[in-house]
Amino acid sequence: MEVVDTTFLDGLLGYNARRAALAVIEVFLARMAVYALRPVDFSVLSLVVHNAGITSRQLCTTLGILPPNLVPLVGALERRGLIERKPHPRDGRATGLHPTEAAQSLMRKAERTAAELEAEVGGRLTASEMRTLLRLLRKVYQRP
Amino acid sequence: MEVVDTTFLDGLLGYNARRAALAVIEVFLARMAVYALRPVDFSVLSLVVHNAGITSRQLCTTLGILPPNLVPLVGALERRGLIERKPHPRDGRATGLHPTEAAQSLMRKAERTAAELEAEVGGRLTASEMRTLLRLLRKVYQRP
DNA sequence: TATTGTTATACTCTATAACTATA
DNA sequence: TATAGTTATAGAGTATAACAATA
Repeated sequence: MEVVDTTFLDGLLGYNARRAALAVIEVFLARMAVYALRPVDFSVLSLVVHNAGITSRQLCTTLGILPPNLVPLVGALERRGLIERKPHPRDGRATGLHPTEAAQSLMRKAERTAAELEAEVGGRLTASEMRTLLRLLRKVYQRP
Repeated sequence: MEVVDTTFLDGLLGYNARRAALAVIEVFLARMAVYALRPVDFSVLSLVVHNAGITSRQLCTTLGILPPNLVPLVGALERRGLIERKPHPRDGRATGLHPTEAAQSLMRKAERTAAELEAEVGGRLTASEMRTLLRLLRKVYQRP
């Protein structure tokens, strides 16, 4: 096939960040299939495990998910026996989300797999380059 | 609101790349609204302008779009008088996509705006950091 | 009056199967 | 037989409006 000139797009941060994200997510989907966890499930469950009692509102704010879209997501994780809802100790409107033992066991394995696949995808980057990349990406999306 | 521990997610390339891409795309959508160009329209039109006669197949391969999803996209740009279809000189199955004068005029402005908003979004990065970031992102998604 | 969680719903994006015309 | 382009359609992801319960 003839060569396509992508010079202009190659200089755009949005274009490259999206392509890189999709490349990583593609590998993520394949490697996490054994746990039946999509990226969004993994993110939610990781936050619940590391922040027992976190509320739906906190999950939405942290992950950029709209509240109506989180409802079926948490519902599915609850039906899988990975999340338990308990009344919030200080706010009667809110519900605290807690990881079950099964969730903690699952996420120990899933987080190890995530670390492995990251190393695999970033295999052509040195450890120093990876640290730099993560730092610069955060600088882009973390509004001061 | 109480602080949420995001330590684990913060170390993941996929998570950070996606957040950064979404942050840039958000600004892109706002600034490109005057041209009525979404990111995908911009990408397609940019490639057509810089590769007159490019085929749908080449666009799909380059941008990671599935052929059935490109059809209405190119159709809309054609109806807006930005793309013209001409028979491919050497392959009767294919169609060459060509930019109209209107498209070239529009993209001169749109590409200038894109460069501006990139500088705006990456405002907290030095020019050197931006070059490094783009290089490392390409290294992630360009399979050798 | 504002916020948490929820329902219903619409819209966009992405994916799959199958067809035609040409190579 | 394989490829370029297309149609129809299904599924996933994302968005807004409106409501009940509580602050």
